[in-house]
Parts: sequence; structure tokens; C-alpha cells
Amino acid sequence: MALSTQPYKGARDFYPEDKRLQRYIFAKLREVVERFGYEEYDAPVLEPLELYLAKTGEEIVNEQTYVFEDRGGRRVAIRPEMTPTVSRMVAAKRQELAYPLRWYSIPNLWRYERPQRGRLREHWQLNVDIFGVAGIAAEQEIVMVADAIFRGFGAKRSMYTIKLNSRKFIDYMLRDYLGLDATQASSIGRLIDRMHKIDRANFITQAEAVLLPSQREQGVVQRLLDVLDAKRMSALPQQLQSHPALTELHQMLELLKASGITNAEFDVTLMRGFDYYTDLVFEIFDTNPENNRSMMGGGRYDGLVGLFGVEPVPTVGFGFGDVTLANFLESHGLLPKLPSDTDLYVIVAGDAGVMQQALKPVATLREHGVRVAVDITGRKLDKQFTTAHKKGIHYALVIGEQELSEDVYTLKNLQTGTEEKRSIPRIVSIIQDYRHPSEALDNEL
RNA sequence: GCGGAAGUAGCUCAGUUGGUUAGAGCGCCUGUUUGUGGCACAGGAGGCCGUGGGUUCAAUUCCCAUCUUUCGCCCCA
Repeated sequence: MALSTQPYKGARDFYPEDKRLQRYIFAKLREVVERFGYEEYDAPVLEPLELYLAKTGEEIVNEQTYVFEDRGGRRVAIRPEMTPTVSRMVAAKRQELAYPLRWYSIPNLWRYERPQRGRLREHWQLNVDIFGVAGIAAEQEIVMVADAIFRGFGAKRSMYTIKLNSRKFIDYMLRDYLGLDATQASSIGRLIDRMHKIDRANFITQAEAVLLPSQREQGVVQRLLDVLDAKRMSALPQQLQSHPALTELHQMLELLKASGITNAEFDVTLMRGFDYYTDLVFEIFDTNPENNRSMMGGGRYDGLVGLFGVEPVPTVGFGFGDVTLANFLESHGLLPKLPSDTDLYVIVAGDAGVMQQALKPVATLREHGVRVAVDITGRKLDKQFTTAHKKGIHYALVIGEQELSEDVYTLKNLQTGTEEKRSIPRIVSIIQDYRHPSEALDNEL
């Protein structure tokens, strides 16, 4: 039986054109976060399993993490997320780092689950974190970075919504205001998380199932609904409005607005899982009704670094998966046509001897940084041109006996079809202008 | 892990009420004066009808299993 050509379930092959897109997206991500002073780090794709047991529930580790035993009998996980790893790294050098840390990474992550659209087993996720700032200036900056990423890809603010909530506030609301115990609060939290997927009657039924008879008699469900129905903070019950976490959220929204971020809003139903977040949580949603899903999210998690036995470090961060980002960009028409990374395709008009001579001017081009591929097949010119075009290369350079003797070469722009004879130094500058048109303009200013 | 849908050419899909040589568009290859791609014209290659089993004189077609894809549930780092 023949070997399958399919990649492993839920994993992806990156053919050059796919990789080209990924490189474009990653380059843009790096450019934007580095504009805010974030520095890139990286870490092993393998971690001891305990790293994930300490923080999250057993269930997640058992069911959704790739785990194996190494030859020394150690239980090893393929990292399903980056946050525990980066927390470990910070804890390891807790006392020698220059706070605040602004760190980012684009790790390859794996989770063992059934693949769906926008959710594969393998993905890449931009992680951006700021360590060592306890005040909301950190939250403000992190949300601004997330917003700047969308802006950097050319998204308009009408294309996405930034939703904010506070875990402190939610905990207070569930535990103190509604009087739920820890287990009930957790169940209701998960129910709130999916309340937009189910109808109201269903929500009520499921909420009541969590409660004790005495709680149902006290109208806890109705009081919960009154909270969840609030579209604005001012619509919340009076007792909740005075909570400090809500005041902070209000300040956050004002700060963001002052920074030009007009598409941020409070959403009391935003839960963002039930793991390590300690205060503000946020998610960014696609406003396109056909893809109305959360694309990325984050928040404050002040407790993780402290799990490693050092003084805790206040932290705010977010993760942004490449698949959801690419889906967003595609559905909004924000993906540019990406030309080949190769600048020039050399078309050899002549025999093997001509090709050998052509390598000399080609070497000069390469020394000047021009990326040149030479057609070494000896095929007819039309085949060589077809190949250049199919590869998406912007320029073709014809080299034959005529060109070699004159030391000027036929440069053809494959987009426009125009063709002109140029010297090697001239070709170098044409390619440089083509590759960095904005820099050429900047230099004139 | 649970439920629904789908797998036919490289891609998007027709089709066979079970019957001999399975089709289209696009793509690919060759050619239309051997120094010029996209367009046009002509020709051509390419399918164990996802895989394995069952029923049948006969299966791409019906049944079962399995793999893969996809939608939803669960979960969401």
C-alpha cells in the first residue's frame, strides 16, 4: 500500500506560497510589537508535564495535551500554550531582569483535539506579555498593542470589537452578590461563557440545575439575568456598580478612548475560561456576522510566576493564533498579493557555455544583495518565462551572447511586460527601489 | 470523546435508478518560424470513483467498518 501524502491530522504542510503568507504575517506581527519595545524570546517545544498540572485542571492536560514518556521515564508534554513556559523563564531569573519586561514570542503549539475551522491541532500563536507592572497602565498598553496589530494589517475599527471584563468583578458578582459556592460559580461561569449559543429558556433551565432549591426561591437566576442583561456598566444593579474592579474597567475604557481606541466596550458575559486570570480579561471579536467568533484574548494573571516559588510578578498578556488571524484577514480582504521573495529570474538565451558566462554578472548581483535564481535547464525561452511568471517573480533578466558582449542585460518587468536594457549597477538600484519603495521615498525627505 | 454531512482527475464538481469504453471547467504537458510568459487555436497525459470487507452473476453505485475533511456539541490555552 502506498504511503499517504497527507500531513498528520490537524497539522499543516507549508508549501512555499503558504510559508510566504506566514512569513508576511509574522513579519508584520514582529514589526508592530517591536514598535512598542517588545523583545522576542523562545523556549523548548517540550516541557515537563508538571508545568501544566500545577496551573490548570487535570482534565485539560489529560485530554488535550500531547504527552509521552521519554527513555528516562519522565512524563513530557508538547507545549499546548506558552504562558506557563514564559512564567517559568521569568521566575528562573526573577531577581536579575530589568522590569518592566516587554516580551513576545511566536511559538508553535499543539493540542490534542478534534480539528475544526480555525482550530487545528498545530498552530502558531503570538504571545505578548508585560511583566512587573501592577497598575492599569499595563492593561492599557497591552490592549493598545493588540489594537495596533489589527491596524497594522490595515483593519478598520469597524471590523473588530474589543470586549473587556474583570475576573475580580465576576468573582465578586457570583460569590458575594449571588452567594454561590466555588463549584456553582465555576459551573455558572462556564454557562455564561456559552450563553450566546443557547436560547434564554435553555439558559435558565441549566442555571437552575446548578442552584439549590433555596437559592432558586430567592430568585438568584433572575438576579443573574439582570446582571447579564446589562449592556453598559450604568445598567448594572447599584450594589455592583461601586465595585473597585468596575471603576478600574471604567478608567480603562476612558484611557483607551483617549488613545483613539473607540471600539472597546464592557461585556459582562465575557468569561475567557476559568484558569489563571486574576483581574482584567479581554477578547477581540470579528464584527463580520459570518465569523462572529473570538479571535484572540488575554488578561492579567498575577499568580503564575509565583507558582515557581519566587515572589509573584504582576503580568498582563495575550495570545493570538495565526489561523484565526489569517481567517480574519482573508474574510476582510486584507491579504495583499505577495510576490516571490526572489527578485530576479535569469533567463539564459544560449547553450551551456553562455550559461556559465552568465554566472559572472549574476554573482555581482548577488554580492549586492539581489536575490537571483538562474534557469539552468537549457529550455526554450518561452518555458523559462512561463516558469518565472508562475513562481511569481517580479523581474526576469535575459542573458545571451548579445548581452554578455555589451555588458548590458535585458530586464523585463513581468507585471507590466515592459523590457529595457540595463547595466548591472542600474539593475541593482532598480531592484532595491522595487523592494523598498517607502525607504526610497523617505530618503528624499 | 459525542452527533450530523461529505470523500469521483492536480483543483472545483457532474454522473452511474447496480451492467461493458466514468465526464466537464480550470490547471498540467506538447505544438502553432528554436531571443520572450499571460491571450487564442490544435492535440495530449492524467482516475483501483478515499481504504478494507460484505451482499450480488455483476459494486464507483447498496450495506458495514475504517481513514480523512467539514458542521455542531464538549472544551477552549
